Amino acid sequence: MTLGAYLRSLRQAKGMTLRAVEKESGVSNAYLSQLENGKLKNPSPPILHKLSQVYSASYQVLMEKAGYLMPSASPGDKKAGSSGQRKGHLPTFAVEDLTEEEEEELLRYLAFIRSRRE
Amino acid sequence: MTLGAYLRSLRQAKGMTLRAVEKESGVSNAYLSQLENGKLKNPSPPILHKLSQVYSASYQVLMEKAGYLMPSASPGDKKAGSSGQRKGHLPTFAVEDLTEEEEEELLRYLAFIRSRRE
DNA sequence: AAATAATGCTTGGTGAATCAAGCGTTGGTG
DNA sequence: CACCAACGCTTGATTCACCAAGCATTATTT
Repeated sequence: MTLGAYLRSLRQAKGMTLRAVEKESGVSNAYLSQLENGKLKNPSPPILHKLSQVYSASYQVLMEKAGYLMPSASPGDKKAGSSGQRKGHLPTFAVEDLTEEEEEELLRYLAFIRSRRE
Repeated sequence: MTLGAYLRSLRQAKGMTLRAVEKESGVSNAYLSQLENGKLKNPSPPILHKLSQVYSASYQVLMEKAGYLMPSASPGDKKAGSSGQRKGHLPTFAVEDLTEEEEEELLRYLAFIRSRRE
């Protein structure tokens, strides 16, 4: 998944408009649009930081998706098993403002998509 | 210690000249000079990465000195909650073996359930 | 001592990141 | 239907990271 697509998902998950994000982050809606559409690929770390705050997302993950950091072998590092596909991928799911209700729903949905996988 | 001063220390510790670093890193000696003298303060992460390799230094530390990363802060940080009843809920979605594909799908689903909720 | 080379530095140019302003479209409201 | 606001997007303009070329000074050579 590209950085732009990821940013768009985050914004839509928050139900925010480009101009709303502009107002809260200080990043122009013009630039946000170009970013989300992949017309620009290298936002500066300060921009990513502002967006991570507005989206309640992980700055580290945004930095990784922008290609500025390696997929983070952080302190909680565990030896990657031989199991294959699943990547360690941080404490996971970079959205940090989930309600309990939402988390439960997501868990159920995750179970669903995993069960549907053969 | 400023980033420029730090870079100069690293180079001198290696006993290298600006042009030697240019040759090994691909970063122009002109730019290196400006960096070390503090005439420029925001080198891009890719530049810092190249320099960290030539100097056998830590990329993370360079990123910190450039102000792009908090001094080794792991995701246990405090954060000011925005509005609404979303609680910090720190561990957030403690499933640690998500594939990238799964995370994307969950994000899309989260956007969906949040948009359905008015 | 003249010539050559090496070092750190300055300067103009280029391209990309970022923004202010405006466009066309869509949706609501009287 | 007409109007108005809000949406996403495009388009110049500006700013700044980064480089190529050259300058000034200091070794190093012959």
